[in-house]
Amino acid sequence: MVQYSETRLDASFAALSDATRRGVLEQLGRGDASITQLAGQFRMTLTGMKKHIGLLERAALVTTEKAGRVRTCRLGVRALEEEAAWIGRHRELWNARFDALDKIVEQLKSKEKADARRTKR
Amino acid sequence: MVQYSETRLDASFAALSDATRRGVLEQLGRGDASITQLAGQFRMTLTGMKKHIGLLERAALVTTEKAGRVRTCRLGVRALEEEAAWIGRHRELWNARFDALDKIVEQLKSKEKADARRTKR
DNA sequence: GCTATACTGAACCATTAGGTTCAGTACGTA
DNA sequence: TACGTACTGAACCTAATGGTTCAGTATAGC
Repeated sequence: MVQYSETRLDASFAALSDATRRGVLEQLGRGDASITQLAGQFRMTLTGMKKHIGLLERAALVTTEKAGRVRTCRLGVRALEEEAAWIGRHRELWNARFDALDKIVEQLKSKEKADARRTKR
Repeated sequence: MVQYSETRLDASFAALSDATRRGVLEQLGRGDASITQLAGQFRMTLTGMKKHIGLLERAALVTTEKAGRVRTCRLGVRALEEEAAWIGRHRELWNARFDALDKIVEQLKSKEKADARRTKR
């Protein structure tokens, strides 16, 4: 059975909970970028953007590399694998449960109709 | 095109970023539960659990209903649909990008080999 | 009606998030 | 070597988290 690292999931879902950071991920999906570029694009100070990048990095959703003065940010290689897995696993379980509930509701409904017919007579 | 509510995603990813709340969701997947039951199971005060439930409710991941003294919690009906959609959409985009990068790397590699052969002569 | 149960709300505490400013440090280039 | 660019780090601010305790309020059951 797959073992999910709780803290890793904590960090990455937290990272995804901010619109700016989701935007950054979207942007990095279109190509690597420096911190200055990202800061400019999201109208934010360098320092502010660096904090966001720090969180994304901690969650292993992006990696960075410094060449000269410039730190280049790119998507993490296994970005969103575990997160998708967690959500997928639970959706399956829950959908199964919702289906079961639907069936019960259906049964109740048809039973109701039957009862109604019986009382009419 | 589907319009994603930014704040809804904010709330639900934030809700998922805590191991206790993920546990609660898992538990509710197995059946409805009262706040007292959940608090007992996760070794927490009623008040503490109620806060978690509040966050999950705000994210529309669970719904609650009070009957008499007891508030019963159950999974939200469309739980995790949007979240899965967001992650899914981005994984597709990113995988496409990673594939493209792979190709480029491949091309560089074969070019390198060709160059090596050429210099040997 | 009394009592125990189940929740609710306010107040508090420590930590973190999401920003800022300001003062460096390090690197590229003229 | 001097200057501008790109980042880094510390310090600060406000708001939110993740908990707690304590003091209600409402309801089920004897």
